[in-house]
Amino acid sequence: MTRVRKSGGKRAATLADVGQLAGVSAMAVSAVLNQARTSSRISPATRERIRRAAETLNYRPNIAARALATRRMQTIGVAAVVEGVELNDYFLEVFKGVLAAASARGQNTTVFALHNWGSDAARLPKMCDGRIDGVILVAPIMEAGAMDLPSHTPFVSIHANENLGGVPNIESDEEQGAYEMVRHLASLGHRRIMHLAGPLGTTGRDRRIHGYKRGLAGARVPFDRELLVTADFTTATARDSLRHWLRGHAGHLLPQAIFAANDNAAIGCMEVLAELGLRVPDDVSVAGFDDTLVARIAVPQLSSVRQPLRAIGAKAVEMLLARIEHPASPAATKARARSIVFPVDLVLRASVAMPPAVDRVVPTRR
Amino acid sequence: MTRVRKSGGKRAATLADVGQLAGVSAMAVSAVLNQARTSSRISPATRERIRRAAETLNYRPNIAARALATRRMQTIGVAAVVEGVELNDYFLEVFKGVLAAASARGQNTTVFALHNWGSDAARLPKMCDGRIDGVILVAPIMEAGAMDLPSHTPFVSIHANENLGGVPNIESDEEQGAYEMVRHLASLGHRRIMHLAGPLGTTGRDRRIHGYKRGLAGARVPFDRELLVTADFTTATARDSLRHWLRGHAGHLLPQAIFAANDNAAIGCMEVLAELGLRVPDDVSVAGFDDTLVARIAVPQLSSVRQPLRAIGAKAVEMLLARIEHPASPAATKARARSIVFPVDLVLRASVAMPPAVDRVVPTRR
DNA sequence: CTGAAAGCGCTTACAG
DNA sequence: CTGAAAGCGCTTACAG
Repeated sequence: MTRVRKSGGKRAATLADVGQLAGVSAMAVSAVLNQARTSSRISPATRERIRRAAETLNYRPNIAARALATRRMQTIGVAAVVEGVELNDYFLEVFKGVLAAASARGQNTTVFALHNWGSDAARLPKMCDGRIDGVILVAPIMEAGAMDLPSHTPFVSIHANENLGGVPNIESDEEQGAYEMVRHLASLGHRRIMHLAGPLGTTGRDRRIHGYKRGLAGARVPFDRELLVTADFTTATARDSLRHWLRGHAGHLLPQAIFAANDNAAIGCMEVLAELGLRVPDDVSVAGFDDTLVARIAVPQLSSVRQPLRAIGAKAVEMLLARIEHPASPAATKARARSIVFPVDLVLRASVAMPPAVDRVVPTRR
Repeated sequence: MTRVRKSGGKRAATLADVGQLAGVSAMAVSAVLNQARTSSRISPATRERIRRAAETLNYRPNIAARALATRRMQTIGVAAVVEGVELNDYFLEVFKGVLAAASARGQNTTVFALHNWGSDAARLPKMCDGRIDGVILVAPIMEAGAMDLPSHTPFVSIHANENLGGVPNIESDEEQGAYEMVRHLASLGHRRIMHLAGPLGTTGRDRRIHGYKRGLAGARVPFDRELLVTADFTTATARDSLRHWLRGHAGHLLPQAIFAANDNAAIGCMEVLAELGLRVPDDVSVAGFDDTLVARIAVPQLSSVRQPLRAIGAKAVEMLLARIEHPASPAATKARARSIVFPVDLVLRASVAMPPAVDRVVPTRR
């Protein structure tokens, strides 16, 4: 029943239009254009005629219609907090990995921008309404029980703050990264190594602290409580925290090195040191974490711990597609929800050097 | 004809399911849940019953089905080149503006990542297949005739390199920005102001050069050909171009200030100056363009020309939605395709100061 | 092996 | 004013 399109419509051509022009059914067009198994029964000549008709009419399949029939949108969602000015490069790197992998698999990517995980996570179920086939959670900070993710939508998380039941997580070996950076600093002769730690209640903080302590122990440097300072992952807070610490330690020995929770925090440290006329790395070495763009832009360039963010993003797509294409029972799903841990690398740049020959003292300033 | 769902399916509830539970037709459910005008005829009690049934079944409308019926996906596409490491912050800022505005209007945003405009622009028509209602082109570099954008899909461009027939463009007053920065430098006493210009064949380059020249003229500083150097919008090329220039001008007078095509290029300049032991701004002032994140991270912080990138992204969404919601004839569309120009601001930071009292000479180095 | 028919889940125009 | 029916454009199971 090849219906004729309503008049006046500048609307896109449909399968039926193509079929009409080629003198075959819409089904035959679908089979040929999708290279379905069934297309083999159609003669080469007819196939060519169909192709030409599609070309002539500039036919594009209507994805919404296809999605309704196949229950697949060929689209994955990425949920992330993109507002915080400072998370830019972390997110963008992961996102590029996602985009590249999704595109290679013919999948579209739509972004769900959250303001913060606490309140906006409740919006996630709304997004699982058939416009995406699965969702990647980027650095979610939420409790496993805080919300129930719709069971008909597959999820994968990256750097999740805690284990979300049934959601496989992809992360990197932050503990080892912190360990190696501290060992490196110690190998250069540093003994007073400050760690400007991430915010309380995050695994990112805990693991880096773990690695920091293990690194100190490995180098036979006693752990000094005074040198473990809590900040967070932003430049502003790092600046404040370090300023506050220095004010409270005027006249005391200055740390020889500062290992910050991430690159943004390290930048904050460099700014504070510059204010005091202290030079990096001559007076104090500074190291960061993540090896984001800012590490290369900083002057001097920042030593950091590289996480393979693009590869992590790409891996998330692979795992998500596997779950979309081979849905399993809830039990099996849970069993498969293993985490994947990527290795990290030390990236050494100019911000780290040997400690000064003469011990420095925290300058006194109003 | 309220059909009973196939057994075993853990699939999402449909309108029919909700209707069945509430004892009404699917249509009634649709009317109530969408707050259609027709819902007014349904009694408050029934409405409440429907709402409760939807809640119980955790009903979510299937967007693909709705899209098929309404011909609207409630989704806009953003096409951009995100691969170039250096364009990060420009894109991300625009993108944030798009996300926020789209979200506020209940629209989803999907990203089409292109490798480069030259070859990948051909993929654009494929994307206009019913999964998006319109497309925002971010910084497209292509010729108006190079490809015909599908006429049934509305487009809006941001910082388009040339006028794309029928596509309204949103940009900022780059010429004025360059002018003001040069006037500012001149007001501090700078006379030898180098401009490290963007790549040939881009309007971004031409406009900044225009503003640069107008600024010089306004300050009665004669234009010196030697001080107009072609680079591009990346740190690496800026570095190479400036190095090359300095090598060719050993022993000559050093520029007192360098106004770079953008922030990334300015960073490259600062790196080269640092290599030679020259200090910013004591020996040479440096200014950028865009006021991206790197401007605030640079040491010293970079003076720059701020473009309201978020506002530009948001405006693009507004204009696109207007076109989606009120489609016009091709002729009217073309007439409406006016460009919008946002004003820019000078952002003054530590990288610019008065020129040194004594003229500097380009150091000689192997 | 083939093609007409049913169905995906929604909305809207239209007959009662 | 109301509700049953048609239709959006595609795919797939199924009767010939």
